[in-house]
Amino acid sequence: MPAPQPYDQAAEQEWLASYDPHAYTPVAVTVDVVALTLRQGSLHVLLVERAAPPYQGYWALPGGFLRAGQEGLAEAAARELAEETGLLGTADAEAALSRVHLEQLGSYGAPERDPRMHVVSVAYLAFAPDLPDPQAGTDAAAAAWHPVSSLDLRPAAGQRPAGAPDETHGGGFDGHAGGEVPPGSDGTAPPEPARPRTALAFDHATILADGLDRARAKIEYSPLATAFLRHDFTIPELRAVYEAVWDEKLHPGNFHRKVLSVPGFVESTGTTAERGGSRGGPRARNYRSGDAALLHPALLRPAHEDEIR
Amino acid sequence: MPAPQPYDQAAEQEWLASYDPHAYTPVAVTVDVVALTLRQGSLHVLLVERAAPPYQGYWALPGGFLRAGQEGLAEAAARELAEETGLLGTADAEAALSRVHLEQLGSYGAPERDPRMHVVSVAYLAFAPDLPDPQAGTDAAAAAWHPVSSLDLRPAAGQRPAGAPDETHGGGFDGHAGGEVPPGSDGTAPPEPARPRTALAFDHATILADGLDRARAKIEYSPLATAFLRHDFTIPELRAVYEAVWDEKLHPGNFHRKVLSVPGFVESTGTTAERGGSRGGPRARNYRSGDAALLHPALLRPAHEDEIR
DNA sequence: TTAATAGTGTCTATCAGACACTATGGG
DNA sequence: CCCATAGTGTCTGATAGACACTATTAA
Repeated sequence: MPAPQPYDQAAEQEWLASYDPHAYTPVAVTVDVVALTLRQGSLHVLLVERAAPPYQGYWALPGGFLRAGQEGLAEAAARELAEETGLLGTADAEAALSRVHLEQLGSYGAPERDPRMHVVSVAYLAFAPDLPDPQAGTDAAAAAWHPVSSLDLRPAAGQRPAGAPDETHGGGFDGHAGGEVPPGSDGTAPPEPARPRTALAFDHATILADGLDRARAKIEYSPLATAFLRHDFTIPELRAVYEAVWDEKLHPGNFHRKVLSVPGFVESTGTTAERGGSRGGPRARNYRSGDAALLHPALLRPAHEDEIR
Repeated sequence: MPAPQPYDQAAEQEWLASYDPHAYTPVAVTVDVVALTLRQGSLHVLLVERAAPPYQGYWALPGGFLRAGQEGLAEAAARELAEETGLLGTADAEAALSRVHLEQLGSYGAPERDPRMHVVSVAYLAFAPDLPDPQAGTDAAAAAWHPVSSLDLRPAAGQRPAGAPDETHGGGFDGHAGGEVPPGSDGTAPPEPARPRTALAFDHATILADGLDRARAKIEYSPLATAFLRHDFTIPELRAVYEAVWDEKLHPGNFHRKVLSVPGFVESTGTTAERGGSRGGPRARNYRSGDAALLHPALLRPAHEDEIR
């Protein structure tokens, strides 16, 4: 096959011009991270408080500009995650970061999603074991883990006008928005006293909702639920991950048998947990993540008829 | 909730500067489309021949620059698909385009993926019914549907250097690259006379491979296989779609029963096809796409043990 | 007439989920 | 002691896939 032509500036100018003169209008590229972890048994997301306008004082996903010519998208996401949260420096924190799973979630590029200029944001999704409290980066007023249930996941007003929604169904298998029904209210529970939910900056509520959908689907087919746990874990701890992410109670006995029946999902360490359950019971056996990259058969979520169409 | 602050140029400068001075280095954003269709029973992808360096004379995915401030990502993808292929203008072609399914595939942003500058490409995946032969746009020497099996899906040399691969597993459930085993050779078939496969420009082989993986996974859980067919279709025609995309022979009887057992997948039109099979047989009944957005239960691919891990 | 094909019936192995049961250990 | 919990056994209904069979139509 012929070798690619070397760089030719004149040809580039001609090529660019032949496309569209507007190609020279600047577009900014940022990388945002939906970092999920489990704290006290519930799903939390890492947020930073914006120190400058627009959306000053709002909480937002950690992120920042792609360093042009210097890094790829996944590299930028890993850098932002480490940098914006202060989860860097100590050997302990770096070891924790090395266990974080990072995958691309999708890109968001509606022209009006940032009031200053057209910004295309490439979102990444991270699964992390329980991490220490973060330190705010230089550009953020604060950084903290927020319970997902405390956030308003409806698209912010003014975002995603009709006619220009970005398709981001990639990998998501249910069409529901994830934020339309607040986690914790499943229709049968008594109506909670309406506690105000925190609104997010830009279209980050939409990105977070997409990330949650992805996470819920991902742990069905991949062993990534173990990414929320430390090296050794018990089956009940793994079940707690599924219950937190899906917001569903699972049958302990059936879950146990199903996990062990999937080849390569977990492997026994031969040890047992130090203590039994919080309210008594036998000590559970310890397991570590197996070598399977995909679960077969999958651990499917309980079907809800109203989510099919 | 407080209203967003109005535009404030001074604050923006400060905000940008606080991130990183390199943020001002330009990054270009393009949108590329993996458009798949069925022709003569096999899967084809739309490609354009590059008229200018780099990769002059190579075939590439149709795409182009995002029009900053004017359009969202999905809009740009739809525009490129229409524009670069001449599939616009006639009422017939526009009707065909309106039936095309478009979804975001992923973004590719390794610094060296384009030799001229750092280009972040947002890839879209399109499923289309059999479309007419395309017309090349102004910037392409030619445009044509290529059989997927005639293409070299291995990453091009020099692309994706170790250490900076972009994670694009989103929605893909099998970890295999899709191009490592050429479609049509399943290990049992006799070795074909090695016909040279067409190499693609940039990292488009990787993008195409990811798109094929996504397509193969997507038709398991969604009724999108019908997007490859015209309004009315028969179950054997639908089966041909699955067989082409998965490159697997399926059991006609079991497939028929399974499709009809999934609520909302297809609904009967009451009519029957004009002709029987190409080599005889009864006339099949016609169906149209149902109202389900997700297939439950799913039409899972036949399991191959070697793809699990 | 022949052979390929549409569509249905039936059997079996597997799996998801419900339920029951025991054994263990914290409060 | 009490009771929540870990883990196992067993049953039932749904499903995937193999195979058999008929009815229909192009060549």
